[in-house]
Amino acid sequence: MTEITQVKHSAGAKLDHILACATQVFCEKGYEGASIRDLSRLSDVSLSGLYYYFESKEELLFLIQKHCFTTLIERAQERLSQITGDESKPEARLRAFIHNHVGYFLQNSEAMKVLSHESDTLTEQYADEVAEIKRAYYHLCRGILDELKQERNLKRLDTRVAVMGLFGMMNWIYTWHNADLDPDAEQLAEHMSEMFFSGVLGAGGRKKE
Amino acid sequence: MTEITQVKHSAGAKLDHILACATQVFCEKGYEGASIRDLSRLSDVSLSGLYYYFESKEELLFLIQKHCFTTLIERAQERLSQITGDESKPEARLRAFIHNHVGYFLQNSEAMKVLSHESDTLTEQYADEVAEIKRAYYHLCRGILDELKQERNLKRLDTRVAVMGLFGMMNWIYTWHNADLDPDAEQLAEHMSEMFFSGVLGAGGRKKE
DNA sequence: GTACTATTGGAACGAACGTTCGATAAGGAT
DNA sequence: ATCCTTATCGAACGTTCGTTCCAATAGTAC
Repeated sequence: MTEITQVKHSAGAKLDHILACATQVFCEKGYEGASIRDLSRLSDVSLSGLYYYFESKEELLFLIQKHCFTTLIERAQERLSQITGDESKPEARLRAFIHNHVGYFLQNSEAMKVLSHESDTLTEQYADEVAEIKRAYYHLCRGILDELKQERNLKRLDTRVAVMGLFGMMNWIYTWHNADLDPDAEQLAEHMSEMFFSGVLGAGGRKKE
Repeated sequence: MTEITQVKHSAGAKLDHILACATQVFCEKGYEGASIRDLSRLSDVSLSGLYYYFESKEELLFLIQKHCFTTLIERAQERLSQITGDESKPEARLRAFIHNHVGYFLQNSEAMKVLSHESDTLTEQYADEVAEIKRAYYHLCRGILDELKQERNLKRLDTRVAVMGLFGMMNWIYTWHNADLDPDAEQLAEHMSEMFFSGVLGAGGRKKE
């Protein structure tokens, strides 16, 4: 609830530019490995000039993570709210959730790598605030899966393990996906959805069962 | 093929102690975030004394990763070689592979976190040597899955995506698993095997189909 | 013009970093 | 007793780190 950030002049284009550069630097060298001087070089803003736009290196990471995560969850909610009628069944909603996650992931791969790889870097209030968003996102997914479990009477399904397994599949993408060789976002999301729902043994020839 | 490492006096118990401490420090603070001084404090070896046992911080990470990965792959091969006769079918071998990975992962969680989280940290020859082991491990898994695909005629299965998805599920464990609350290694491996083969929709009441 | 605020950067701060140097023991072999 | 090797550490080196200070600019309002 408490807002940590107090951005000088809302919607500053230069702050956006700095955040974009910081995302790239953190992505390439990791948060600890990246220096403010790297960011200064890439963004063409002097070392001290940068500090006009943020208060510390940690706030920079926080701003990136918060914006990225907030956007991700907003899109997910929007997309889920568009599903109506017969299609509102848990399976369809979960498929939409997966497509949204994978799509956003590949579209913003640098930021999502920073999100995934530096998920334990922030401290204190920064960590708390991001953890809260993350928890909401987790519960959004788990809630749908719980519905699916009830609807299909999946007695042996541990929904916590399943959700974490799904997140693992999706969040691991940044370590191996090659845009030139591997499937695009839509196909990849399709693959992962099939794997998640029916496993590899369900990958025969029939369209649906 | 070329050996990079030249350890002073093979099988030194003190080096093992240092490596164990380094694993803990890298696990807690990340490779870049951890300092040799942290390691000196934890291991009770003076700052300069440490350098009698290794040549650089990077070599330290390399030694940890190499030992950890080599052990993992050796155990996998050993376990797979014990499967004989009717049980040597791809599914049984893949289940053994998963159980080995998850079991080793939870048994050596600190080292495996360092392996997963710092998978892109090493440079030059260090990176090459670890990448080679990693590739062998990947191909070991993918080979089995390719056999399974052929045996079951799984036309639509992209085995690369499936293997990466499986690794994602398993390697993500370190970010969420709580030894006090979550399933133990055996149960977790069972869950993940079921998810991988049959997906969440296969988690009904029947024992097998 | 002057006054004020928003922005910028060169230079420097103290702290921490990875690594090295030189001295000092301890132990066995000659 | 001497010499060599193995093992150990305190002190320091040079560099880089995140951050701050302070003077300087640019733009707007009067």
